[in-house]
Amino acid sequence: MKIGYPCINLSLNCRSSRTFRLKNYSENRLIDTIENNLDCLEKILKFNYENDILFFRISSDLIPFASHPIMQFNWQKHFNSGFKELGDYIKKSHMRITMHPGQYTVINSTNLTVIENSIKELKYHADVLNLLGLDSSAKITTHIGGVYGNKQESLNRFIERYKNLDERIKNHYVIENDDKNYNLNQVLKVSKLTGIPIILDIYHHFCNNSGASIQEAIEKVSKTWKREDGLPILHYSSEHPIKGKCRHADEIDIKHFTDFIEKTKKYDFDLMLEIKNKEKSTLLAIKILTNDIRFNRIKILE
DNA sequence: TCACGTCAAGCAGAT
DNA sequence: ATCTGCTTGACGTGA
Repeated sequence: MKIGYPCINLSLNCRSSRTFRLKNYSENRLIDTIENNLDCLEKILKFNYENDILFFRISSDLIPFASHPIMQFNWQKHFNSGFKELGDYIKKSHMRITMHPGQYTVINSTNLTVIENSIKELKYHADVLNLLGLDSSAKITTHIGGVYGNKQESLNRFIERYKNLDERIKNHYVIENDDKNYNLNQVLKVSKLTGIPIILDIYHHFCNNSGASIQEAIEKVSKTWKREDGLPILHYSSEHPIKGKCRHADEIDIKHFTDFIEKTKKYDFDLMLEIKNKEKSTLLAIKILTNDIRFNRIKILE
């Protein structure tokens, strides 16, 4: 099991997603920002490795406006060697990488422009993973998308659009159950018809439950991962103690987490902690796992 | 130096 | 109709 966190490291005073506004666009600023972002990404990866964190989600803002019409600059070529160095470090350290395009990536949209933009965005994410030289265990995850008043038709639209994506996107593509629209059963149905592996979001499953227990859910999603996809990935959070109603917690709830680990000790998977304080909770989770003999099945380091 | 308005984009649900 | 949340605050302007 590898444990990780998304996008931002709060212990380092750098961001791999520096703000970049459209009206301030210039090629110089773009190059400057990407240099900053890649530099920070390197710092984060080194921090992670030194702290036994071998799972990380790279920010979609790494290359600003990558899928926007304003982007004419060949960043892939310009930063090719930088990406290769980072990729070599990732592979040498046996780290696992994922990416998660934002809420604007909706391939089952009824609007042609939205679909085109979504495909461009997926291509950009695949570019990043390919420039890093990562194999198909590095994943790009989205949700199914909108409902548009007819869930079955919207599911069918997702499936048709998926089939037409480039292989280089499909190699990395996975989908995830969400907290409102598409629950576990519905993503499993899509997986059956397309072969897409499923990321089980434990917390979304709690909010938008299709009836399965955690164990049943893990067994079902695990079958959707083939050897070349790597270990199944789960996303984990607990409920915010005050805000409640499907809001992610600010910090790890130790009791909830140890209960979860206890309940799932039969299974092996990689775990992404979607908790607001990022690496701080991740470090604590790793400490809990390594210090507690009940959990000695876990091998943090390969 | 600091307060404050604003930032590419979609969708659903609450107010 | 407008606001909020999503994975998430930081930049630019003007006082």
